[in-house]
Amino acid sequence: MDFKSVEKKWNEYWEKEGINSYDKEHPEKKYYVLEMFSYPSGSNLHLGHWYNYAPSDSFARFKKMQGYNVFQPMGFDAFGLPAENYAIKTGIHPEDSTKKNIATMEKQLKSIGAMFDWSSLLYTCSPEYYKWTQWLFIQLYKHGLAYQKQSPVNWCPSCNTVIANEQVVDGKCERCGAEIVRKNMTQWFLKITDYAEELINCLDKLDWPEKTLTMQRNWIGKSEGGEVVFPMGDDKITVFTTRADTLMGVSYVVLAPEHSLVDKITTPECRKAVEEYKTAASKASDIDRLSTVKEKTGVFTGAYCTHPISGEKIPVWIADYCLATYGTGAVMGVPAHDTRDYEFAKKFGLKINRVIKSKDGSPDELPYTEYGVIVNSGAFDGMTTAEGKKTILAFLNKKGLGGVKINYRLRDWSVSRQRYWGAPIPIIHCDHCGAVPVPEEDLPVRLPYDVNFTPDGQSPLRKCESFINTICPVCGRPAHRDPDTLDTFVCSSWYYLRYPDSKNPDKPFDPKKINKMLPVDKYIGGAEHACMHLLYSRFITKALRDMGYLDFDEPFTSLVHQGLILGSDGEKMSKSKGNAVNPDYLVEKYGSDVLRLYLMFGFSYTEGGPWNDDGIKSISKFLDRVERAVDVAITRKGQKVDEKEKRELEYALNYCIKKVTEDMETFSFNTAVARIMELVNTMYKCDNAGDLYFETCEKLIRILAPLVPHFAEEMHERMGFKPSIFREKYPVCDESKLVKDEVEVAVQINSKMRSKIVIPTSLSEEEAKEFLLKNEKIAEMLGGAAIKKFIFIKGRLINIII
RNA sequence: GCCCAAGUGGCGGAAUGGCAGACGCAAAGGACUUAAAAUCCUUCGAAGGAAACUUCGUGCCGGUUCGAGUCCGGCCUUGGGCACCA
Repeated sequence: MDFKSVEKKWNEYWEKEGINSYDKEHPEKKYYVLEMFSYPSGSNLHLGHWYNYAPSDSFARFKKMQGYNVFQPMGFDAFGLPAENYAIKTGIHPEDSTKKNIATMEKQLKSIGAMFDWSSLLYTCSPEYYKWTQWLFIQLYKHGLAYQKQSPVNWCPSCNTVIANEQVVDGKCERCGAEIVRKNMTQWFLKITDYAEELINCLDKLDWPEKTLTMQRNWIGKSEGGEVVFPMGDDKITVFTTRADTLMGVSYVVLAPEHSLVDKITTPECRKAVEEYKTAASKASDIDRLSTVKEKTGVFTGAYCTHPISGEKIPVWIADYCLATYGTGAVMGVPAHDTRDYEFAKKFGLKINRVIKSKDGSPDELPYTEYGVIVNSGAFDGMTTAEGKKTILAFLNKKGLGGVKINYRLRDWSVSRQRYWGAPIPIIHCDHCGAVPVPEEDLPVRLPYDVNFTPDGQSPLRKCESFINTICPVCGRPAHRDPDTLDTFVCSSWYYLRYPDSKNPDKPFDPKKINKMLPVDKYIGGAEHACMHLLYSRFITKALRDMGYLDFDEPFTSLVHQGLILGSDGEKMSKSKGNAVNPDYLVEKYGSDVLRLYLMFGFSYTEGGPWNDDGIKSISKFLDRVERAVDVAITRKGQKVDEKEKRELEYALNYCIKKVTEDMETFSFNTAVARIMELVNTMYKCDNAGDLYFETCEKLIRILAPLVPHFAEEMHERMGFKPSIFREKYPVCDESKLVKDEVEVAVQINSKMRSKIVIPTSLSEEEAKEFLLKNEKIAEMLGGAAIKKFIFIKGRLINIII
C-alpha cells in the first residue's frame, strides 16, 4: 500500500468532512481529551511529543467510535526562558524564533493524523491569550489572592542578573562561573496556601495515578501540631512543632538565618560570626541545607529567650537547617528526641534533657524519636505523647503562649520573573496610590517588541521607557508599570479553560460553555508535572470557582502520565547529547500509522524506555498481513461457513473485542495490539470461515481504526463500505460467544505444579474434588495420602495439600 | 539528602496473590523459489535427561501465605520531582 497517498487522501477527506472537529450541537455527549500542550523550544517535535500525542489520539478516536462527541484541542505554551536565552546567544528575537518553531511544529503535528480541533488552537504568547492571563492575575489580586513580599532570588554578581535554578550548576552561574548568592527582591505571590486544605481533600475524588496523588499530598505536606511562643522581652519567637510533648526538653531555639529577628537580637560580640554565617547560608540551596548527612552548622546570636512554662533562659542560635519558608522560620531544639537537634547539640555542647521514655521498657537510647511516656516534665509526667501534646498546647493556649496549629509545607506561588519573554504583570505602581491593577479595558498590557533584554541588573522591561512610564489610572499622576513578567506556569494554569471558547474577544471564556465542556475527562502528560503544573491548575480552577466564574471543583477528572522515551543510549533525548530521534524521518520512511502503532506496541505507555527501531519493520509487516486478510475476506464474501471454524473465530473475535476495549480504556496499548495480533493469527488459520471471515475482518478493521486511522479508513473503503469508518460504531463484545464448556486448570500438590487437567467449566469445588480423585494420573501422584486441604480457584488452579 | 516510581529471557515487554515469560523482535531449522526477497510453518529462560520429566529461575537479603514477579521490612541500582526549565 502506498501509505503516502493514502495518508494524504484521508487527511484531506477528514478535513473536508469535519470528521475531526467537535460537534458543538451535542455537548451532552461531550468527552474532553487533552494532552499537555508543547513548549516550542527546540525547532521541532521530537519523538517524545509523538509518544504523548499519537497514542492519546488513538484513545480519543476510540472514544469517538464509542459514540462520544470528542473535543481534542491543541496549542502552544509559548512564553519562557529558553527562547529568551536563545535570543541572548544568537540575537534572534524570541517572538520570531517562537513563531517559526510553532509553524514547524504545527506542520509536524498535522503529520500525526490526529483529530485535533484546529479551530480552537491557541498560543500563550499571543496578546489575545495573554490579555486574559493578565485578567486572571487582576481577579486574583482583587480577591486578595495576589500580594507582594520580599523573597530571595538567585543572583549572579558577575552577570549582574537574576538567574534560574536550572542555570545554577554546583552553586555557580552556568554562563560565567561566578558564585551565586541569594538576594531578596520584592515579588508577586499567589496565595495557593489558602487552598491547601481543599487541595488535599479533593485528591480523594480524582481518578489519577496513585503515585501522583501521593506526591501531591506530600508536596502540600499537611502536618498537625502546635505553635509555641518563647517570649523575649518586647519580642517573641514563635516556633512550630509536631512534638509539643517534648517542650520541657527544649535546650535551645534556632532561627533561620533569614529570620527577621536575627539582626535585632544579635549581641555585638556575636555580630561578626552571625553576619559571616548569614552570607555563607545565602550561598547554599534549600536542598543542600536540608541534607541529613551534611554536618550541622550554626552560630549563637548571644541572645536568650524564655521558656514559656519553666521560665528558664534558652539560648537562641541560627542554623541553616531551619528554613525561613517553612512554618514560622524558627524551631525549638529538643536534642534528646530529634535526630538533627541531637547532632547539633552534641556538636555545640548544648544540654540534652530526656523527657520521653519508652512505654513498655523497650530500648530507648537517645536520640529517642518514638512516641512514649513523658518524664522530667513536672505536672506533665506520666502522660503519653498523645495526651501530652494536647495538654501542653491547651495549657499554653490559656497563657496566650501558643496553641494548636496546622501547618503546610506548601508555599505561596512566586510568579514574578525578571525576564522579557512572558506576560507583563498588569500592575501600575504609583507613589500615591500604591500598586494599582491596570483597568480591564486597557488590557492587554502589550509586551513591547523592541527591548534590550541583555542581562545587566534590571528587568528588561524596566529599560523600555515607552513601556515602563505611564500614568496612574486612579490619580492620573505619572507612575510606572511593574517591570516583571509572569511565571509561564500562570499561562499554563488556565489554558484548558480557554480552548472551548478560544476566540472569545470579550471574556476569557463563556461560563455557560465551559461549565458544559469541563472538567477535562482525560488529561495526558508527563509525570514531571505531578506537583507544580497540576497543582497550580487545580488552585486556579478553585479560585475561579470561588469568584463565580465556573461551577466545578477540579479541572482534570482523570489523568494519565505517558512514560519518557529516552535516546538509544538510555539517556534523556537532547540535542547536546546527539541522541535525539527525528520522527519526520520515520514518518517519511514508514508512514504515520506505522510509527504510531509501533510507539503503542513497543513500550509500556506509562513507562516509556530507550528508543530502538528494530521492531518498527515488523509493524509494517503486520499491517501488510492485515491487508492480505482483507483481500482474502473480499474473495470469501458470501461463502459458506464451517461450524468448527465458526466457533473458533467467534471466540477469538469476541475475546479480542473485550480485551482491546478494556486495554484502550486503561491506556494499555501494547497489550491491546498484542490481542489484535492474536486475532489476526487465528484468522490466518481459518480457511473455511467464508462469510464469517469477512464479518470478522470488518470488525477487525474497526478495532484497528483508532490505532491506524489512515490505514483502516482505506481498508474499510476497499471492503466496500462508505467512508468514514469514524462514523461507525466500535464493536461490542458478545459475551455468549465466550462461554466454554471445558477449561484447562493447573493441578498443584503441596503448592508445586504437577499437572494440568481439562475439567467442565461449571464444576463446583466439591464436584471438582470428586472429578480429580477419579483421575488415574492424579490418584497415582497422591499415592493414597490423606488430603489436608483442598484449594480451588475456579477456572484457574487446584492445589491439594497432603 | 527528601518525596515518588521502576528493576522479569539475547532484546521490547505480558502476568485480578494462583500454570512466569502473552504478543513481538532477534536467532535457528524447514517449505515455496533456478536464486534472492517476500510469504508460510516449527523451535526458542538456564541446567540435567534419549525421552517422559526433574531441578533452578522475576536486582539483593529476610518475612507473611497452601501459594509471592505481585504483599510487608531492610538494602542496591536506575529514572522523575524538589518550588525561577517547562
